[in-house]
Amino acid sequence: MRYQPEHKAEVHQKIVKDASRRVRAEGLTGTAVAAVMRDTGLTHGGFYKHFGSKDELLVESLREAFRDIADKLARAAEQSHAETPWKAIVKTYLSLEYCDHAERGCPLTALAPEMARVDKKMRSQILPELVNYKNRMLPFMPGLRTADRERAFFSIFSTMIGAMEIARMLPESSMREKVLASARDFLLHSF
Amino acid sequence: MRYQPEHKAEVHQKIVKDASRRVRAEGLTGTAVAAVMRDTGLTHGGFYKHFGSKDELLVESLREAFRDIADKLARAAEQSHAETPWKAIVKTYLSLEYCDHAERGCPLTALAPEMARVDKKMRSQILPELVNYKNRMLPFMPGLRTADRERAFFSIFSTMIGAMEIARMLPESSMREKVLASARDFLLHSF
DNA sequence: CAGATGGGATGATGCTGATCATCCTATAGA
DNA sequence: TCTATAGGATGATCAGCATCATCCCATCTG
Repeated sequence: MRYQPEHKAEVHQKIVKDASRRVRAEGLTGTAVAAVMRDTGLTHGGFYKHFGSKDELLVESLREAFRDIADKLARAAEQSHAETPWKAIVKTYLSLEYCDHAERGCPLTALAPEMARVDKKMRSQILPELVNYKNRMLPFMPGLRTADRERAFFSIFSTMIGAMEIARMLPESSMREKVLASARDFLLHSF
Repeated sequence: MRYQPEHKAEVHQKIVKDASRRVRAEGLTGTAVAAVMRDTGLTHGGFYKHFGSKDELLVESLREAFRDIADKLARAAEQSHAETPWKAIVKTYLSLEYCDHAERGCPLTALAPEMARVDKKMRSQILPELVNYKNRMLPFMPGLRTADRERAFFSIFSTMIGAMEIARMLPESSMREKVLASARDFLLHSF
């Protein structure tokens, strides 16, 4: 074969990475195959050499998005020397930076309602990624027993997701920051 | 004219009501003009006798959705004899009933990320509806001063929105109920 | 250097959906 | 009963998009 054997895998991964950004920025429905391929510097035609269907790409791009944000949050938690890990996660998650750059943020804040609407098959492929995300965050959550930490995960992430989504609807940076700060204060004083 | 003068206004309102349901169930992008008209028992062609554009319908349907849920929550709060109004709102909002029927629920849980992505013009038309929703809920929120109640509104609704969205991604009713119950407990013990 | 191979490009195809011009028809009012 | 009128239906147009058949060409192998 003409290319290095890993070449195709690399291109595949680049498409997935680009799609994971575009999907968070434009939505599952708002993401066109041709646009993703253009992001990658290719044309739409070659797409089906890499993926069996658009849905296949969407699932892979969501997996990548979950991994991406979990990596970032885990890093923030691990680098939090002075404070509790979960507080570092809250501060990182609820930053203006992520508010203004949905494409780098959590796929839940960007896509949860859309993910709830995809067909059964796709939902069943997405669910494990959500579970995996939760399990990666669990060790950083407050609480002594696993069940406590699991409840903390759901409470903390529910609040962060909702606050981020409300903030993103607001036109002015100062209003967005007010909502984010309010959720930060609420969470940091609740556990 | 052949019809009662209020006939057109009635049909217009029926289209808006049907659209407000469909939009919450299928998303802004997922809602086709022809589908809404079919819901109303009409065909797609007459649509532009009632609305200048699809976006115009979307804005009106969102307004209707906000009014719809605000009415329901206000009623729940007012009928809460034994308990604090805001607790009645939390219990109503975070019910399996609303989880399984997005089309009757809060447009924020169903559409917040999509609303954050619509163009500036539409966003500026949606914002007042969000503000109005907040203001209608404010008197029921815990806290003495307005600023406290406003912070409570953002904290409580953020948590409810996020929890509902996570719950809606889950395939089994028992899992959904667990997430909803977790958020309910968290909120009811936090204020 | 020649030939084979597969990644990528070009260019259909067909569907869905928004928008709109035009036609149809029921009925208020004479 | 007759006519004007406007709400609603039909059908066309046009654009966006997923999917795929086919072609091209870079380069690895011999």
